[in-house]
Amino acid sequence: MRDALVEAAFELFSERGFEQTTVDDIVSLAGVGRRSFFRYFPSKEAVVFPDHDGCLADMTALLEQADPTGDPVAQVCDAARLVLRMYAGNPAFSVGRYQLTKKVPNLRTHELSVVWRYERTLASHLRTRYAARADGALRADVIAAAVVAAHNFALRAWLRSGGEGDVGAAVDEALQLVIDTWGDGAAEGRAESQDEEVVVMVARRGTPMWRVVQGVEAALEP
Amino acid sequence: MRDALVEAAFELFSERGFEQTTVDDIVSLAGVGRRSFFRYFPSKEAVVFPDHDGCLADMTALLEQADPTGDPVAQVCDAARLVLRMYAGNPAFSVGRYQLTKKVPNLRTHELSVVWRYERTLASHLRTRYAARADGALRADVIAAAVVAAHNFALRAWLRSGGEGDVGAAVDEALQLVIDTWGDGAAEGRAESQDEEVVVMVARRGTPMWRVVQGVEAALEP
DNA sequence: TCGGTGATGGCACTCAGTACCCCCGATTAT
DNA sequence: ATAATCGGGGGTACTGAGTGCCATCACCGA
Repeated sequence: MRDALVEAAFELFSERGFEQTTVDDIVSLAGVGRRSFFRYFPSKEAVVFPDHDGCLADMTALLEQADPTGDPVAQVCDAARLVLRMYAGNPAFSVGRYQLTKKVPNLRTHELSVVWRYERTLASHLRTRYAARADGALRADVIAAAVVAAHNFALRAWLRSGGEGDVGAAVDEALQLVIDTWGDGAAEGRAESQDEEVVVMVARRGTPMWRVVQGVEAALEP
Repeated sequence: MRDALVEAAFELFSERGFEQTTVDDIVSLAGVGRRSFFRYFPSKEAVVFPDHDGCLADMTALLEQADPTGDPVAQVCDAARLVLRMYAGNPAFSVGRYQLTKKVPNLRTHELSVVWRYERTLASHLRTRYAARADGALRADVIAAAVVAAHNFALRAWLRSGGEGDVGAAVDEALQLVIDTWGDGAAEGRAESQDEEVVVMVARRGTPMWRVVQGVEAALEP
């Protein structure tokens, strides 16, 4: 029934546009009563994002059972990849929805509120994990925003391309920037353990990159 | 006339709530015709954010005349402080609006779209400034999101407190985290001696790993 | 067969937002 | 001075989203 409504809605939306389609049009095409539409979707916009409620629940569950000793940034990145998998699972549907949200302001706004819920979920997880830090809440909000931005950057590029190429790899690459910057692996905020302010790394030209990184890492985070 | 509508709206909103107030109530209290309300505000929600259009224009102007050689991260932080000044200029109004948006989902969503426009403006500026970088667009989006998140973190704390304390200092402190992480000043790491057999990489303790790697790469593989 | 329950359809209503037309006052051309 | 024009505001009627209420129907246990 939900599926029938979604299918009918997208058929009409792609044919004559979102605003030119009334709820009555949708329900008459789906063969159900108008009242039932609003039983399944709180608004006309919500029918465009039918699977995000479940995905948000999945994300919450994933973060709740996350390892309390692992890198929290990596964990929220994994949570973000959950959303990506949902998009990548239905490329045609995702691309069609992107075309729609791109030009209908109302849908763009609604998408923002959907994304906002994801972001708050990520931030909430980070806040508990960073509770010990003085600036924990701020870091949590900033990192959550960065993760969402990186995820959406790669996702949107893929959607713009019509669903071609490897989204997973693109998102991994984008998220890597955030992990490198904020994750446990990044050298930051550990100056108090040593009294030296400067680290000098000496390498012969031609040294393999991994060996250089190894040396720098060892020096920066003892 | 705009002001009269805004004043009447807030009087009714704070008295009986947003959803319990109709546009007819507002216009009859303001003593103007219903049609005129929609001449000044595109929707009932928009009357709650009457000054953001002008602020967005100010932000755009500020970024357009920004020094093309300055630190772009510092520039977008300055742009964000523009928004802060608007909030801090009317503490009572801002706090009242915060109380409203906190509990009315419709207003929260509308606020998201307002914030989104700011974020896209910042990102747009960063994109042009980072055009030379391979990951420029990604960095622009991530940094813009981080700036907005940091700004909103401090702003919301101040609004929650009822407008007590120094917002300016709180926002500066929050934005400093972003500047330290992404700004030019964070690029204290530099690699030298291109002609020698040996590369010396100097990094301040706390420098993000990716930035160190970037410097080393530039020196090792010219 | 009967009573209860949950899902659905139908009807009527409120209210946001819009299209269209009117009014009125000010400015300007004749 | 009078008429024409024009722009800001008012009024009316309409569409369509979203809601409350009740009738209906299928299903199910007793």
